[in-house]
Amino acid sequence: MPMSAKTTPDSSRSQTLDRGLSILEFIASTDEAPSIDQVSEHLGLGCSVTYRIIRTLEDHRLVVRDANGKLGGGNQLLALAANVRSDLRASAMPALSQLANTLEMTSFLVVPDADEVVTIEVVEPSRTAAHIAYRPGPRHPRTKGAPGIALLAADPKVSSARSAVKAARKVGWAYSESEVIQGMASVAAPVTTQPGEPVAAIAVVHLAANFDAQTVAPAVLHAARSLENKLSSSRT
Amino acid sequence: MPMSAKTTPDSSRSQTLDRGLSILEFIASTDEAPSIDQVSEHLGLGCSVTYRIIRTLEDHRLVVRDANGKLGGGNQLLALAANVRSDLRASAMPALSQLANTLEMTSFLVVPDADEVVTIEVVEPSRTAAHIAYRPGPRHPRTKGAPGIALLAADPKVSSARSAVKAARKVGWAYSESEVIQGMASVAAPVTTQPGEPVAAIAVVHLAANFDAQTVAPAVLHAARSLENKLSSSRT
DNA sequence: CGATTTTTGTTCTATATTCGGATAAATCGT
DNA sequence: ACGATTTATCCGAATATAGAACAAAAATCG
Repeated sequence: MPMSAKTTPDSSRSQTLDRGLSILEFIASTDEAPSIDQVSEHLGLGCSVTYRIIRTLEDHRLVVRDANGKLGGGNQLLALAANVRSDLRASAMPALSQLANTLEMTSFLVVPDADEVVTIEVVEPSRTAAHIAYRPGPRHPRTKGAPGIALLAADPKVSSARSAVKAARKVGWAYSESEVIQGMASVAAPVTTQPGEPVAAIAVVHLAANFDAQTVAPAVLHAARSLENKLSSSRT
Repeated sequence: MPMSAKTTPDSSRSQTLDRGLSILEFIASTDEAPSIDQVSEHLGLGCSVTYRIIRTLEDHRLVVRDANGKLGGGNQLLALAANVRSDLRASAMPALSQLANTLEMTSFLVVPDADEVVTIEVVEPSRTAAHIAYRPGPRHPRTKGAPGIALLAADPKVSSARSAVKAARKVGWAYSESEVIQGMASVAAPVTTQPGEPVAAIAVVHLAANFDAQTVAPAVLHAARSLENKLSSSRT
């Protein structure tokens, strides 16, 4: 019988848990609240399995069902996320706040994760009418966006031929435009406590139209230095 | 030693997923990064099970292991939490920011969840030297803390005899002191779009010592009204 | 420095848990 | 009211899992 490549029977991983987490990720990442049927279809699972998994997720308050039976992420997800990198995030808050309010731009903290970069903290300026809705969570390839470039440039193990990386090595900060979000420009600076091992990058984003990288770079660099100092002084 | 009920043989729930989520919650909520052995001991599971589950959690980047093999919450947890109640949280941001900076106190948004209340958004004042580190996620019984009281008071289905609830019904806001955190006082106001069905509460916290509830209450009420207006106008 | 204990990780098989299709109930649209 | 669509449950077969025994690595100690 034609056996299509279904699930990988890897006994070192848990099939049920893997499916459960995939369902959770699907539900949490979908803007339109999906129905149970849509979930089982999307993951290619029998509806029996899907029901059992979703009931379990509901028990843990990781998934909730609205009045129409549609599924969405549950409040418990916030509790799970609360302590993630909380030390680093808390340390970065003052620098990010000051940066955001000085430049009147959204500022954020990015860390390397596997071969990607992840935004783990965002601060929007207090008194700006319009700003981009942005939250911690998003991932990008390291080669996309100023924060990724900044992290690449600060890592001597990487020998990127990309001109943006070389440029960032020279000046200490990175610039990108329309790489992650169309029409947006970004400047980022790496945060390194031990030479050659960047732990994070601090960045700002703004509409590319009225954005002068040369002007904002010093402030971003200052914020990065400020965080570095705090991190080294809190070392035991 | 397992003294209480062991596993619940409920075929409508998934045992493996339940255990996996319990492990995830344990790891994410523990400040001291636990070892795999500590996890299996805490949950009373065989180490084989624990290993398989943790490997699967690692695959999904929900758990990471540091240099010493100790476990912590992974960055993907932030992605899962990013969209939780994002509409409501985004709508509340301006009111919370203004409130925080006007009163120079940490302000936060709380929603009912089952028989508890959960904090889903926090804004700290921009330029205050010291503030309480506070993040979305924590739960409390509805009867504890000003936000819970405010939500109880706004719900006509509840007929609480508690004096604090009666008082809150009269004035439209609730006060509590040292109920959730010793030495801290809080004022909260309910946010209701349809009469009798509070969707959230807006609150501020501050050291109980120099905190005058009568003074801050108007600002909190104003923020709650502001959010109500925004919510009703964005109704389709 | 080598022996011993502790911690970390893997292999194996009986069996309980899970899977998936068939079935029933509920809801909706016309 | 009736059929169509969606939501939810049941049950036997089979498979993924649990748990203990086993192996490796690392830390501890004499």
